[in-house]
Amino acid sequence: MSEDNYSLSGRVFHKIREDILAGKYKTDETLKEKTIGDELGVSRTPVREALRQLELEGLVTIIPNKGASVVGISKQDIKDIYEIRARLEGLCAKWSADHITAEQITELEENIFLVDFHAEKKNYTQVLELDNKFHEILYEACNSKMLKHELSAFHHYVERVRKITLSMPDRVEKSNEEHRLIVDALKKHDALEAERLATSHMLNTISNMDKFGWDNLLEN
Amino acid sequence: MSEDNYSLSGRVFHKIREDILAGKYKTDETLKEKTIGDELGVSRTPVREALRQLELEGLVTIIPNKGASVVGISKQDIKDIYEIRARLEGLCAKWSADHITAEQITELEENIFLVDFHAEKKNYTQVLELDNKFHEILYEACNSKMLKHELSAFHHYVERVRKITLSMPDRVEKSNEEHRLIVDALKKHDALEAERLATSHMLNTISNMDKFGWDNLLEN
DNA sequence: TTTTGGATAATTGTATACAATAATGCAAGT
DNA sequence: ACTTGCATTATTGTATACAATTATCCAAAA
Repeated sequence: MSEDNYSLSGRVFHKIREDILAGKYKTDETLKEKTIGDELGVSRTPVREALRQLELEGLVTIIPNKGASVVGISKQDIKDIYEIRARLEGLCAKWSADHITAEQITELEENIFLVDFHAEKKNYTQVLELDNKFHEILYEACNSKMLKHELSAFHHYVERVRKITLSMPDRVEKSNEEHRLIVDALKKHDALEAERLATSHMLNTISNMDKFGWDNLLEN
Repeated sequence: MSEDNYSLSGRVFHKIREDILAGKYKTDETLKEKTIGDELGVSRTPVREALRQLELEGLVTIIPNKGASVVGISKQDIKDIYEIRARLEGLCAKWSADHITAEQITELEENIFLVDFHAEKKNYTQVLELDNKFHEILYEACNSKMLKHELSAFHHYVERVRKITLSMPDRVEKSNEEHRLIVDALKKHDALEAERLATSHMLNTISNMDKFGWDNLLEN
């Protein structure tokens, strides 16, 4: 499912996922097909399809003949995801160093410039979007369909976490500085350095969360 | 979707995935809902659900109003997957070193013993099943829902590759020896050594494929 | 021969009907 | 008051109907 898929069933899928990640449904809350369908003005069919896709993403558990319920995401789960991403973003940067094009480097540099611009204005919605874009350029640059697929999924999964971290004191500036160092390494095609920096970039996000608190994110 | 989910829609999902991975459908071949449904003796509904799940797994592409087609897996894709797995299996072994229970270690040791037994008899079906089991015990032992989820998905994805590598000359024996070393490290709770060994275990699989040829696996 | 238009068929998208299963509530018995 | 059993309701599972979209084919024109 590409992100710019605006079919009805695609919209339902994204909407329910968004609602889950936004905390609209509590952990273990059952998701009734008819209820959600009525809410979104569609029949059960697209809702069912969406719920089954969400199960595959791990956001929902389905027990046959009983229905779907929301899988909770704990603080430990998020830490684990960032540890996983640390390794995979590292791999991505390593491969990107060998495959990145001049155009992509230009895009990354423009991205860094724009983040500076919007961070100053505390326009965090824009910053989040640019952060998305930065990483997606890298996912493309690594030249691996499989790695891109995995990282994109994770990236989406933790969007809510990223929204919060990026609004924490100084984090946008630090993050953008880390981005700049990664791009410098990529320009020099220094694969190992790029990998090291990208890995740190992820681990720093967790350090930042540890420092400034998880309180506004989770109940558990 | 747990593996022991025997609901009809679950069965359809697993069946289509199996057929794709077994090469029943060629790359870019379109998968028609009605055709598959008739073949499996079900209506389009469960087939549609399955196809949408398979899209999320990356095995299928769906273009709205046009339908689903099989995504090809190239040699490079497989190499990439093993590079990704190398890092994640390494992480898994690292975490397992701290969390593994005595029972799990016993299970792993029994597994190694049984692989020796069945390898001698060239009973490769059994060996593949035991290899599945070995890794799944580790996925459980690492104590991370997220990592387990990811690794299980990949593991399934390359089942066909593993089936082939395990039937190559001496590979079962070498693989089992690598398993033994990993378990030894886990028994000593030596996280770094376990990580190093698990990573190598994956990379060795690729070396093995490079040495003995990809010819009987792929067309591209 | 090649191309184009449009009718026809095939296929997907969604809603709904019905069947199977699970949850709920309530009355009867202890 | 507290179970237990059964009828009722709610919910999911699957099939089917119909609408919307796309693919195919063939005749007519260039």
